[in-house]
Amino acid sequence: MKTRDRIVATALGLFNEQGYGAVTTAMLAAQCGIAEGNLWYHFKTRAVLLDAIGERFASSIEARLAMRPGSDPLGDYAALLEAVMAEFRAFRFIYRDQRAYGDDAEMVSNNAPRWLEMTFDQVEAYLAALVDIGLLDWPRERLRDLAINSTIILRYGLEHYRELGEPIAEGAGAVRRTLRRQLTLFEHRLEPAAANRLQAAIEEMGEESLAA
Amino acid sequence: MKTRDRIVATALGLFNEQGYGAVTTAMLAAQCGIAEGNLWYHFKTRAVLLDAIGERFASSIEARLAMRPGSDPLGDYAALLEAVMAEFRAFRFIYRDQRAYGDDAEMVSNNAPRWLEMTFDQVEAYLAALVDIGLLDWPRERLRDLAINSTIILRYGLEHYRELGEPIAEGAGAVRRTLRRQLTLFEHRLEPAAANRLQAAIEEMGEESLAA
DNA sequence: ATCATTTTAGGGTGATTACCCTAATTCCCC
DNA sequence: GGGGAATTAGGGTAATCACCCTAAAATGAT
Repeated sequence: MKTRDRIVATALGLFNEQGYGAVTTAMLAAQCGIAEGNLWYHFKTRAVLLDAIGERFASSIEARLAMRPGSDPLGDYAALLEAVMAEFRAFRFIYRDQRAYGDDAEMVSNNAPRWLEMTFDQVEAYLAALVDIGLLDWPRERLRDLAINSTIILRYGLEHYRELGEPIAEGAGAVRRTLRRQLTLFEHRLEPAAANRLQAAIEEMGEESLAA
Repeated sequence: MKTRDRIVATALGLFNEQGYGAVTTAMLAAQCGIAEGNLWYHFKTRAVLLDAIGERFASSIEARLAMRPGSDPLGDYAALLEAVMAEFRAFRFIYRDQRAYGDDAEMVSNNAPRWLEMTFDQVEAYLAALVDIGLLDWPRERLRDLAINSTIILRYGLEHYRELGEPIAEGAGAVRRTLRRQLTLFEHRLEPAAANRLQAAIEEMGEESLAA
């Protein structure tokens, strides 16, 4: 892996774990195992590094937003959940620490509201597909609210569990708990076998893809 | 108002608006209209100031947790919503900026998980009261999940609207939007007149109590 | 081997910030 | 008026941090 990419990945990890404002450039260089001067060779300022992270984030979101429900709405919904949670987790400091980095990631702040709305659209489309094949019993005019509430639960699940004093480090299962929590919104209106299958899908999601 | 209390209230406001880490003692003194030395006269360190805020927070929570549903479950639920949101809003930096203040408010971190669990209990009890008098059609074994999901929506509503790019300043209506969002979880299972009454209650909540 | 790029080591700067210190002044209460 | 508490003004310290600078060394590609 090229040093520049390693810096970006390491910064992302540290910003997520420690909070953007708490990570010093000295700390970042040490974690990368490089001299601090080398960090400055690759990135002129912190803001430039943040831009690089923002670009990865944007790519991740755009790819995820391009997902569409296909011939297996249930499996597809599980796949969407997996992608959404992986992204929310991988880039959590971007949402959480917006005050700390202020205007330094303009591309992100300019697009975040739009991306969020599109996420509601996407989740709604997937839920609608479940309704259409009769696996979910939910009034069509209430799907938007369900999509929004689902997204909120997914978006804030990790923080919720942190506030509950539960471990959210990698491997601790916080992402799985979040996915299950989200399911409680409507599992009682899912066809029973479908509910079981979604639950099984959550259990089977790869540790690696979720950093659960 | 005594200067000490004024400092605490002003700090709370600034920490909420700007983020804990972004507020300098110079800024705080200026906003209070006092010399910085006077700030240090009243509080030896930032941590001591944070403790004072934490004590107010604890008092607010304990008082709110003491609320119980009475003879008007619907009106009581509205009152609970009002109290919960007022508190979540008034002390939002305490939840949000936990990483920034770290161990400096131990009393809060030691109790926050417990308070949150008790909040779930409380919301559940209020919802159960609605079920008991037939205003809410919800299976008893699913009330806990509804209480938790409701609390999550209330807890993160302001942040959600900020991420959506919607105004959350005082008077912008973000708290009302959060209350309404929460209602979408179960309003379709409320007796219609009850749903209308809850909605009306949200519209009538005092601007002052909600800093909506 | 040569050349360009990357990395190191080590010293540095300027800005920022929490908090200190001191003496004088003002305020408040009896 | 007296005494104690609160407030001011102004100067200061030490620590921290993003980023700079420079020359030498190391690496990678041809």
